[in-house]
Amino acid sequence: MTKQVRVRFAPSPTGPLHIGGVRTALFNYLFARNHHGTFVLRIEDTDQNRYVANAEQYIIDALNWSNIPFDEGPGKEGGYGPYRQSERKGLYKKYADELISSGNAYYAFDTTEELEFHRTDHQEKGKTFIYNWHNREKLNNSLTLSPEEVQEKINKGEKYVIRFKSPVDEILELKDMIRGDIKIDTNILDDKILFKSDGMPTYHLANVVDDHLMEISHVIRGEEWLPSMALHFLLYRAFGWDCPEFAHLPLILKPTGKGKLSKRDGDKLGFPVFPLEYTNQETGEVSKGYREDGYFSEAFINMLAFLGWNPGTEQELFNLDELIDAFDINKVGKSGAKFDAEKTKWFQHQYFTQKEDGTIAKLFLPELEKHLGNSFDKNLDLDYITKVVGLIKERGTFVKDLWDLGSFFFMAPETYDEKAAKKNWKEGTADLMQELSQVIEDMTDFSSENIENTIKEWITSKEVGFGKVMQPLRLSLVGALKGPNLSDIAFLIGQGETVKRIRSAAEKLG
RNA sequence: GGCCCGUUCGUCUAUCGGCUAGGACGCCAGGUUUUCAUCCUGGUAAGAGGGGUUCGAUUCCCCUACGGGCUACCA
Repeated sequence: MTKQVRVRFAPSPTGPLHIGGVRTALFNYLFARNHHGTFVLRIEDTDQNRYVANAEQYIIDALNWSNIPFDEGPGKEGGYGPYRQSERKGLYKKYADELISSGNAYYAFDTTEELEFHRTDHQEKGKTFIYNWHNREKLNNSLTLSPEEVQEKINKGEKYVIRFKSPVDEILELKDMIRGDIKIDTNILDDKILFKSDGMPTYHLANVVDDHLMEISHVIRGEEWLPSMALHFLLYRAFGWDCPEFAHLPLILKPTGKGKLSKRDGDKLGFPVFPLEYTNQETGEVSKGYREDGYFSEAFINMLAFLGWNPGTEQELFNLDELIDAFDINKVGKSGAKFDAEKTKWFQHQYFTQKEDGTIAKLFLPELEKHLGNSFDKNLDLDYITKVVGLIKERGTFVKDLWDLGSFFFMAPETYDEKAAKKNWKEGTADLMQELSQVIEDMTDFSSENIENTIKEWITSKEVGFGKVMQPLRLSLVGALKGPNLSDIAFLIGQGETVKRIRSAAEKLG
C-alpha cells in the first residue's frame, strides 16, 4: 500500500442520510485517517428526478455533527473538483464516446416501451430478459445498424443511450478486501447503460470516471454495490486505468422483520434511523434524529463503528482517535448486522456518565430554564448545578433525564407520592418530623457527613426504626422514595430549605 | 426466477484445525445503596442441517436449507 490513500463517500442527495450511510462514511473516514490519507465527499446527483434540495446540506451537517468531516468536497476545493456530479456533467460524454470508439460501448435506440415489452414477454415464458451478448445483435442499436443509419438517427435527434458491451466467455477473478476472491462469469452480465438519453451519465460511468479522476485508491461502499463490481472493474479495464481496491461493507438490517434498514423505516421502529432530525420539505413530515433525541455524537459513532467491525479485543469504548488507531478494514465482518437500539442506549449511558459534571451542567441549563420558567434564576450558580449533576448523572442516560432525576434540587416538592406516603407516613410521623426539623435547625456544622451522623444519633436516641424516620424524611425533601443519598441532598439544598421542606410536609401530610 | 454474498448465545460479536466456544447488550438472581436508579457479582444462552478432508473440525471443501443484496435511461 505505497500509493497515497484517497477514499470517498459518495452519497446521492435524495433525502436524509440514514445511519447505514453514516457508517459507510465513518469507515471511509477511519480508513483514510488510519492511512494518513484523504477523505473526499462527492455528491452523486446524476438523477434529476430524485434530487432533493436540502439533502446535500443535511449530509454535510450530519458528517460534521458526527465529527467525521471531509477533507475535500463541495465548498472544500482540493484540486480535484468540482465535487458535485451535476457540475461535472460536461465531462462524462467524452469518456462514453471513447468507449464507443474503442469498441467497448455502443449506441442503443430501444425505447422504454420496447424494453418493457421484452421483459414482460420473457417473464411470461419463465425467462429473464437480459440485454447482453445473446440478444444485443437482435436489438435496435449501433451493433445491428450501419454507421450511416446510426448517424442519421442521431442527426434526426432520436433519443439514444450508450451501453457497455460486456465481454463474452470470460471468468473474472475479482478481489474484495472484506470478502476475498470473487469469481464472475461475464456471460451473465448485462450491457448496462452508461449514458442516459437525458444527457446525464448513469451512476456506473460517473462513478468510475470520477473515482479515476479524483485518484481514489480504495472504494469502500455498501454491499448493495457488490453486484456492480464486475462492471466497474471492466470499465477501468476498458479505459486502461488502474483499478482501485474494493471493500463492500455488510448491510445494517432491521432489528425485526426482513430486509435492510431503510430510510422509510423512519421512527416507526421506535428509534431514530437518522443522525439529525429531518423535515421533509414536501410533506412536512419530521423524522427523529439521534442528536435531537439527546445522544452524544461520540456514543453514536462508537455504536456505529461496532456494527460490523470490532478490534478483536474486549475493549468496547473507543473515542474517535482510538477508533482511527484501531481500525482495520480486514476486521470488518461479512454478514449483515441487525440494528440494536438498546445497545445504542448503553453506549450513550457510558459516555454520559463519563462526561465531566461541569460540561453536563451547561447542557442542563436550557432544560432547567424550560422547567422552571420564570422562577429559573439565570444567575443560579453553575457550581451548584455541577454538584447536582455529580450526584445524579450516573442514574441517567440523557441530559433530558436529569430533570426527572433531580428536580427537587431546584424546587420543593409540590406533591408527595401517594402510595409511598400512605405506606410510610403514619400516625405520629408528623410530630417526629417536626422534632427532627428542630434538630436540624439547631445544627452548627451543616456538612453532609455531619448531617448523616446527627440524624443517625438522633434516631438511635429516640429508639425508633431507621425506616420510620428516613422514609418520611426522603418524602419530605424529594416528594418520592427516590434519589441519591439523603444527607447529600440536604447539604446541597441547604439547612434552611431542608427545615422548611420537613415542616411543610409535616403540615401537608398531617 | 437468475446471479452474487452471507450463516457462532434472542442481538452485536471473538475464535485465523486442537476450547470448559470468550466478551458485550438484553434478560434472570444475589449483593451494595436503610429509597429508587446506578454499580458489583453470578447465572441464562450459540458455531443451520447433511456429507466429505483430517489423528482431530465452529474453523477447509461440497450439497441442502435459511437470510441478505442485486436484477431500472435509481443511486
